[in-house]
Amino acid sequence: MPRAGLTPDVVVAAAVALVDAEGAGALTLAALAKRFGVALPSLYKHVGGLDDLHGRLALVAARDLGTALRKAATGRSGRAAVAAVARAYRGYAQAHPGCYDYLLRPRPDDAEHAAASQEILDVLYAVFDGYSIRSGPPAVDAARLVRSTLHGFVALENAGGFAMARSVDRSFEKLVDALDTALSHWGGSTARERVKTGLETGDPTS
Amino acid sequence: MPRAGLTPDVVVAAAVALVDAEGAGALTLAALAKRFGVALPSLYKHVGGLDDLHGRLALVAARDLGTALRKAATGRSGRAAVAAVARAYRGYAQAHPGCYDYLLRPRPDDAEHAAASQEILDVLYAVFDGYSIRSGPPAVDAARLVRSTLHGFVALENAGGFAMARSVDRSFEKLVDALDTALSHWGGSTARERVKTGLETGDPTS
DNA sequence: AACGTTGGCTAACATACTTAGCCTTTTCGC
DNA sequence: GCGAAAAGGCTAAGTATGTTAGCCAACGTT
Repeated sequence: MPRAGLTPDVVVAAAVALVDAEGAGALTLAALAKRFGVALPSLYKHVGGLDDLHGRLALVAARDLGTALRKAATGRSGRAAVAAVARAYRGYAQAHPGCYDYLLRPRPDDAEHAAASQEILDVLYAVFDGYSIRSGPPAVDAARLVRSTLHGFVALENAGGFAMARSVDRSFEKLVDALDTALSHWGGSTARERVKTGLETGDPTS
Repeated sequence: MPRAGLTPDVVVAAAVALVDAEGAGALTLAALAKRFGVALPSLYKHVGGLDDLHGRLALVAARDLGTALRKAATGRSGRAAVAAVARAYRGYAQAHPGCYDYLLRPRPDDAEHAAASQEILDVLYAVFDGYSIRSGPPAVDAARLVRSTLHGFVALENAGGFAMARSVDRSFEKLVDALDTALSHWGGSTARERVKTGLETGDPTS
């Protein structure tokens, strides 16, 4: 019985390739074992099981996404930074749809995943600096907005949720515009004092 | 062997209760059968199998969410409408976290699910009317933004993605503000003429 | 009351994850 | 080199789940 040269990293890499090619639901230990030409239980010498593998994928996704965002934001600020980060985010989700699906399903109490998530947050905070949104609750709110918007878009896109006959790329560019607009108005009392009749959207004297 | 009084609707209702109580991953035919005190294969007299059941949950989620959004938008416009719809969206996702998870996983070519999704879109379009965003590409872009933002927020919230010590409710209110701001600026040349650093695409010929 | 439909059931099978335990290969200390 | 230990393959067996096939009782209709 010759050795197959498996390591945890090799197994995880194959899992990444599998989920990106066939979707997160296609990840089974049986399929992985077949790809390596080994018996299914042999995989347990390298990963702790299916849950462990899921957690490793979540970690890979968080790290790779963080790296991509960091690169995109390097040397840019303001709208250019937001646009670059947003496109990098979507680009990662498009290039690794299966992997991305595991991003939000880390192992419980996974410190490494938490660190990778923090890295993503740090990039966003750095970008907000260009909008004069410094740390504190406003920055947390802004980060939650940006993450929500980007995650929602790519989740809907990957799920086939954009069926209308309209360029998804253009819609995404509009979304980037909207994020820039929102962040530009972050500090100011944007829409708060315009609440009166419920009909009046007001005229935003930008 | 006395009859258990099962119907497709009863089975689906139990599935809804199960996933909302224990998460989408807890839905198994075995668990459902146990709840009814019947043997597992008996369920096949009422639903086509697990995939069929998933599709039915997706339909329930789309319909219930659409109804909730429609109610929320009734008699409101502008920011008040956006705020009400957003809170209703989040409220549904919080009240039915398991069911919500199936929203984006309809059966292939499910016309009923498509109709329910259209109902949701129609509510958004009606809201956009208050921002003078009429039908056409701008409305599609706006709908995609709002859906993305709301879906992303509740997905992150339900996944436990908001770990920072900051009120999630307040962040959500800020998100509503941001949506209102973005929609208020929708027609205007918001960030379009700021193309100069050479990093933007600067090609919004929508 | 008979009959057909409906809705239960058991049996059997397929797939997948996991654990236990064996055995060969490789590695490493001496 | 050599031998022990560790590592990495294997089979076997058990558990959980979904699915299909086919049987039989309960129910409704005539």
